[in-house]
Amino acid sequence: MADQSEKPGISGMNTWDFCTNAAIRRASRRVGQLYDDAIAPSGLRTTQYTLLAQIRLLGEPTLRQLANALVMDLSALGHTLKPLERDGYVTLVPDEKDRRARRARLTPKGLARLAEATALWHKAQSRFDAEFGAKKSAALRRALDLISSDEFAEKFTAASQ
Amino acid sequence: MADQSEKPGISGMNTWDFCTNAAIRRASRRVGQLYDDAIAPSGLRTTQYTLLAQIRLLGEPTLRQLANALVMDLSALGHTLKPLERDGYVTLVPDEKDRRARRARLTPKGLARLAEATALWHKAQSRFDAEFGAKKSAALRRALDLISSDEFAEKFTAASQ
DNA sequence: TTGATTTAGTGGTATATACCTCTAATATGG
DNA sequence: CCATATTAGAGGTATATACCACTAAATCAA
Repeated sequence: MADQSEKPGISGMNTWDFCTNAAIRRASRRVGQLYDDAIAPSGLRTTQYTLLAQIRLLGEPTLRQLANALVMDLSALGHTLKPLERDGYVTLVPDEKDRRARRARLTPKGLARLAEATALWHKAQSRFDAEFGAKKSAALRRALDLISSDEFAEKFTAASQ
Repeated sequence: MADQSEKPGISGMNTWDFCTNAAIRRASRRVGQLYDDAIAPSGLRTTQYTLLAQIRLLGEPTLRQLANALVMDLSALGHTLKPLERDGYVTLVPDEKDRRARRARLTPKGLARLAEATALWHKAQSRFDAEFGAKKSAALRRALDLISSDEFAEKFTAASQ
């Protein structure tokens, strides 16, 4: 017996559900797992995939630029890049003008991996849009982008005085 | 000089902006930092605060129930609980019926911390709602909860066959 | 009852991510 | 030009989180 019908989940109001931060983190874990499963065959995780895609989008960004685009702490980015360097997907090249700065460059191997993973990513994104609704999905991304913006953070912080 | 007007952020389409997973993670980092700053005086991080609040909501849940409610891997939960046990906010007590299971119980110290942090959290949440819009904020949480649900994951996974 | 299967948790390992401190290099104000 | 302040990263440490392999306990099936 045993009333193991208790499959909590989000439904039955068993979830601390008033905190936007908590809601985003929960969703982040869930969606991370779904997308990770989808692109696993490429040998990349979604975090790494996102990182490579962002580097390609920016060209050959400095670590600072990359960290800003990803809303990530600079030193966290440095640590996250380590496995990708080790595996030969990314190399860090010194900037011509500013000898402090280093730029992230995709290797041919990295580009190949990225292309491979992109096909898998696309399927995952399509499935997400199909389940959640393509319009709602786009609107959700816009809302999240607003929240992620520097302007939002500035206003939020200013209000705390 | 130097065209350091390049303050990437989310605005200028410098961001890889087509992936819902990536958007959620970016927002998670940003909002995590904003809320963490807000509740830092309590000595807790938002992840820990959420964990304590979730335990209180469920009463004295098994680790499995807690992991389900948080959409978190069971072993990840175990690791995350370690600092909270060490600091005396949570104790793990054996279940009466099922000798495999352990239940998370808040200590008086843990409850006190939680109360302290809740006041700070509330301010952060109010600020968020004020900036983003209370209605939009509630709608966002509902959307994220849907995405986090087991039903959504099942449908997503089923579609991958 | 007993053997096979499922379930709860633990511990190991690896990545993700933050903060703090420190160094080197650039920018800035006299 | 120099002294000061700012900025780019690196490295250390701690938490967050996932997956895997393993043990012990409970469930299920014959």
